[in-house]
Amino acid sequence: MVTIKDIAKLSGVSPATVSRILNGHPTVSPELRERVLQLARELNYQPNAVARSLVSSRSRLLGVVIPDISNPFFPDVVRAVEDVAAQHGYSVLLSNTDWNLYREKESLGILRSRQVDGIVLVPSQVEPHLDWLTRSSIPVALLTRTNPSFDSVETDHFRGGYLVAKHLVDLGHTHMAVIGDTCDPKYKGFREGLIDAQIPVATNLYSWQLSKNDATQEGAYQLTLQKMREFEQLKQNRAQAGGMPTDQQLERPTAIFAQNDLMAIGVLMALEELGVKVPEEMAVVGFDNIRLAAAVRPALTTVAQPSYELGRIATELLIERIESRREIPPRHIVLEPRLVVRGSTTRLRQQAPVELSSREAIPDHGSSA
Amino acid sequence: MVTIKDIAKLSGVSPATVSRILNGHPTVSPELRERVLQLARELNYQPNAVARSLVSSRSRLLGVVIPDISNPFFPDVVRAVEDVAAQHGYSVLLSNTDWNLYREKESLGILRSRQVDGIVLVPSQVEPHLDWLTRSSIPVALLTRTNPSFDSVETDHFRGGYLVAKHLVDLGHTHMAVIGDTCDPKYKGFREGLIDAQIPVATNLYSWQLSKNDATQEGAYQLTLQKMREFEQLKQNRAQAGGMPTDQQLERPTAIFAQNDLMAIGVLMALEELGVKVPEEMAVVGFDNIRLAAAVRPALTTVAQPSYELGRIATELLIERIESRREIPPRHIVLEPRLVVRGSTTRLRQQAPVELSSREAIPDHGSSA
DNA sequence: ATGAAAGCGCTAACAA
DNA sequence: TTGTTAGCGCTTTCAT
Repeated sequence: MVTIKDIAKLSGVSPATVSRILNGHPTVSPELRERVLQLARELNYQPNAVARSLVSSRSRLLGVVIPDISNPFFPDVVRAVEDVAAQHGYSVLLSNTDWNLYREKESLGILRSRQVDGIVLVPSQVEPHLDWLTRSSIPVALLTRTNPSFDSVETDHFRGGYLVAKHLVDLGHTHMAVIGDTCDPKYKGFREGLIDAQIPVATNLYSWQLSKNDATQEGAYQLTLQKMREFEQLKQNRAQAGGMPTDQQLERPTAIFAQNDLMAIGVLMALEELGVKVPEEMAVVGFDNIRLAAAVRPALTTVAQPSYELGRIATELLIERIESRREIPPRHIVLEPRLVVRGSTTRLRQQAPVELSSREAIPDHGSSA
Repeated sequence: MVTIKDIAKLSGVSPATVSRILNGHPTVSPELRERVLQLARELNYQPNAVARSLVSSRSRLLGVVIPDISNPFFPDVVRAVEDVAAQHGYSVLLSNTDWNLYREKESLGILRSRQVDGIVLVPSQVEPHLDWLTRSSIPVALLTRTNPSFDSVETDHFRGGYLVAKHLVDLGHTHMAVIGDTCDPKYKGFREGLIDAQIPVATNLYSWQLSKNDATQEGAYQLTLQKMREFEQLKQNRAQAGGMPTDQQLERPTAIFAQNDLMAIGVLMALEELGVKVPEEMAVVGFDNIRLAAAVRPALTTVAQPSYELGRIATELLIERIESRREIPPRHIVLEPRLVVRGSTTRLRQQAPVELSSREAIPDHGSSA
């Protein structure tokens, strides 16, 4: 390996001078500069970033910690991080956690030992390692989640959920199911939307819970199969009982809201298998607006998150913080979600929707993407 | 930052001893070991990987250079690289080149200056920076492309193309178009397959070339629109000329083979817009078998590449080379492609296929996915 | 304008 | 078994 010493020796100057020249220090004679630069080029010299990091205690390395790059939501995020990082002369260390808090902690530890200058973190759980992060004093930008102590960038999931609720209510739906984690703000927003529309959530909103590990396309597929069969069973039981009074609680939902597109696609597949027509018999809504959402048939109504934007902004905040000498108070950026109406939702036919006239506008012109 | 010195001072031993303890060196008294380890834990000490790299001249860093993580083929590859790397105690530096030779060179330079121990490279062009790579003496594993000087892992694209040709011929197709780069082995395999089936490629195989920059979903979409309109125009001209003799050369193809799934989806979209029915009027075949391929309607017949496997094997070869003290001659792994028959191809109806009987087997039981 | 020297945090000879 | 010393490649005072 060619080092600064080699160049120094061969050009008859001191290593210090070579260093100054390579770093564009102004106080060197032009002739020397030329000679040394020429030599460096000839020797195909490349500075050793490791040595540089050691002395400067700045690595120009950024860590990106995400749940899983195979999940179609993240490639765009990571791409944005890398783009912005590269623009500013940083390289990117990538780490997957599989939504596992232990692995997240481990990754953060490795990044710290590698002296990264900053970390873009998509926390795998609601409560990440805040104390640890704070103590480590590495600048951090949180993505899709927020916390008073750090910069954060997210879309307004609460509002996203609210938009979905409004959309479905406008289409005449009154009984709906949610698949995923009920602590998620998008669920809370959804609930709020129903309440605002006078839907009795206690009876008309089903929570089809899924453990963290099963929050996948496959998990949603299985869960939908199971739940739909339960309703089928119920119907038969009632028929056998000879037309017992219809229990409101047990009405089959006419719409399913899954917490991400991948899970919504699992729902779609289950319904297809069961012969339940989408959107006529069941509306399905996802979240994220990944590419797949537009490609599946019926195309998925969903809430768009600007994934590249999220990554870009987070990285910009992070680098600004790294390179600023002043203390910057944490900033919290919230991006607006956007409802993308496609073929997986339509006006409910079976029962006449209440107040049809006042709601007509949405489904017809609300389509985008 | 807590250093080895701090621990040494506080525990009253020398830095060397602390280092030995932290590295599990056997020649230390158990009592000391316990005391020092305890202290290190209390101080939340974490070794400085940069300093370590400098002295050991091993960074335990792997570079991954790919065209674009947003392209759905690569996340699985990268995921595999990261998984294997992590298993062996390596971290991963990610870099996107956008199929740009200049950026590829730049990325490789940065990785070298960062002293990565090895590089997994998906070359953006047919001819990558072989000389540069050889001179730099960094272990490299090539992905999806091969070269005598380096380890390489790829699926047999030639054979993949051949399989597609065979499949289409078996379905009775005689006029086909290829979208992409004619230098690609999968195109050559396709051609070979047609020749073996006695199809006169000079007249019956159209090459719809696309420049590197346009080799995208959008590019394929535009190209298909254009080409199909040309055929339409031709037909009208012939009609005007009063049923002139049918020129073999100008027969509209009944099948299109795109060089990857994204482009095939572009073709699908164009055909949908033009009202050309797939698969009845036009068969479409892609390559890669990304998730989207199964989700679009009609679902895409394609050639599956085991992307995770590719990444896994490449990384294993790479790490083996890094950690071996002996010289290892370059290894070249070729994985078998697998034809996945879905809804976008079907038996041609219009004209009776030649030798129907002998070909019947494939389309009926060849379905997989 | 240039050189000498010290040191970033760690490891590894060599001594003791 | 432990400590002393040197040095990885580079930058940065402090002299000159």
